[in-house]
Amino acid sequence: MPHLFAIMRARVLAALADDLPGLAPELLARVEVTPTREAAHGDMATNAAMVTAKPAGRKPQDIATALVARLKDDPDIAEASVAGPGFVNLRLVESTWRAEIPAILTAAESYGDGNVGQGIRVNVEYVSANPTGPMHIGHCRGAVVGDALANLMAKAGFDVTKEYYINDAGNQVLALAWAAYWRYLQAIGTPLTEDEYAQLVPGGLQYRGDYLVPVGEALKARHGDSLAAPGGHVGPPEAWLDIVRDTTLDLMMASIREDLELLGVRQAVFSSERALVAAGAADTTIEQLRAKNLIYEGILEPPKGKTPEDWEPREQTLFRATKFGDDVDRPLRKSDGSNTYFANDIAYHADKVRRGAQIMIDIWGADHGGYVSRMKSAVKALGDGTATAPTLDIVLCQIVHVLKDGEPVRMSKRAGTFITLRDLLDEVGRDAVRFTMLTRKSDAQMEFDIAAAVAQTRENPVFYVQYAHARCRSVLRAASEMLGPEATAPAALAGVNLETLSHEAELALIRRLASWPRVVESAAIAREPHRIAFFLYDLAGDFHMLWNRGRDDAALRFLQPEQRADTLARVALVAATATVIRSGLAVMGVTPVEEMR
RNA sequence: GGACCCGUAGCUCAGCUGGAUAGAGCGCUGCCCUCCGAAGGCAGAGGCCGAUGGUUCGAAUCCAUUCGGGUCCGCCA
Repeated sequence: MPHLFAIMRARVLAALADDLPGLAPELLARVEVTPTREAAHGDMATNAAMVTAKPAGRKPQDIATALVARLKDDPDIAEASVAGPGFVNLRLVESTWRAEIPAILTAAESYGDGNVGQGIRVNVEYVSANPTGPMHIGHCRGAVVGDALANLMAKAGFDVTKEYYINDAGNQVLALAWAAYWRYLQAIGTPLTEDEYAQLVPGGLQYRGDYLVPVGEALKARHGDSLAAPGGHVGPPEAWLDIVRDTTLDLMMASIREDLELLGVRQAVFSSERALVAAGAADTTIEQLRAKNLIYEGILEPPKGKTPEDWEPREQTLFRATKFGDDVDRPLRKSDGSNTYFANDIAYHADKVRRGAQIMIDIWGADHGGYVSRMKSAVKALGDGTATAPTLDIVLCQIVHVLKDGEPVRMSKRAGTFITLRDLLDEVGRDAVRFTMLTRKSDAQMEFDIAAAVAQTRENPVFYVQYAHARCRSVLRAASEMLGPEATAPAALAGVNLETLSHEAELALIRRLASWPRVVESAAIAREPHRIAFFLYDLAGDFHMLWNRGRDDAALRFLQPEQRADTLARVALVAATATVIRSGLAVMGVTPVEEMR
């Protein structure tokens, strides 16, 4: 069902068509009906007259006046007027606003579900941390933003798949296997020192973290000392490398999945890069692009201003990314003929398309910013150039600086001071982590102050929103005792007379509740889940204000023992508020609380 | 040298894809609990939206130039 703003927009368009038939659809698409910023301007405003004035060859005020004349007869519109340069301001009759309350109570948390998505298949890929260690704070923002965005898109009517791409191919996985083998040798009691072992490792020993100790133990438990040469020495890699690598990857991914679970993130699909490589997907994709004449052998210019020391011209297999808006053509095969990571990545996106994705959304860290245009051009190249071709959106999450006791927490794997996701969750809790990560738009850098995230004050939006919900629930519990559970069940409340809800603070709250579906819609289209957090904060503010009025004047409290009808109407409003808060928190993946402790 | 992101109140940030007099929290000033809904609320001060040009009915928002801060820059992943 279309929401109130969409309904009114349709009526504005109908009124407009009466006056000015045959306007171009592109023009009509620019007509919007939005909430007004100033209460003095009414409830909603439309720019219809201003965007159509020039093509229609008439003054905006004239068109607006004609619109007003037609809209005045609408039973839902109490007042329509021309304002400023040609706005049409609308004030709806109060009962139309109030009618949203039963709509909310009937729909429950599905209130706000929309259909702008039209069932389009969207693949949201996020986290995709390399399986070389536990998740750390650097992964956290992308995980939360991706998960909330996926929920948001689903709520807006898209058919969403949540996905994780496992980077389990390439050299870093071999380095991981060697590091795990080191822990294995320790587990079986090798006489080798760390330095002696490091000498034997191609590329040196990386990944020295403790988290591989259990992996070494697991390898010992499964294989005894059979993976090592006699005496606890390094055996020939052919004899152990595959086994150690596979076991280590499994255990690392299991650990990452536990971290994700703790964060409340559940992805439906885990795609393996190694599986794609084994299937020859990159080669297939390169041939596909070659058939479109987008592949050639060539030599790239060195980057200007910062030529690497060891730079020398080399012939590589290049993709004509510049044809699709990238700055330079990009290598798909190295000079030695092997495929680049980029080639695998194109193959991976082609695979998502093959599995049905119409819109792909990748959530990346800011350090991959330089990668955006080449990936987008690759996806364009894979498509047929039509409007229905699969698209790729990339949401970049800027860096998060973690503050503890006012001091920045330095992240350094080498120094062993990096905070794991688990540490953060232990300290702050899942709900506060998720909410706080969504209180900035993702392309702005953010400071995450651990103390602020757990503070129980208004400056902490997590607390403020949770507190509003807890207060709602507290009222509802008391109402249930006072009036009986039957009378205060949502279905019963949906049928009560709401005409006594006429105070400005009550109507303001109702208007806020009614704007929720529109927020879902616009945030989904903009791919900006942080808007949900800000909406909830504003909503909580409206509710706290109303609550506070009851504190100043007992006659304005929600529960009035002597006035059953008034009380039921107010309880219905409170129940609707709690419902919308839950609906919003569900998108964010945050648990609503029943009471503050 | 180039690409991308950010620049809005003293501080931390919103600003719904070009709309009306630019908003919130913190901090600051002044109010609101002998008891009942104060981990909260009300009111006030505080702005050249980094700068300069441009586009048009209209710009914090779009374009160009420029100044600060950040990320990144053949074959690593």
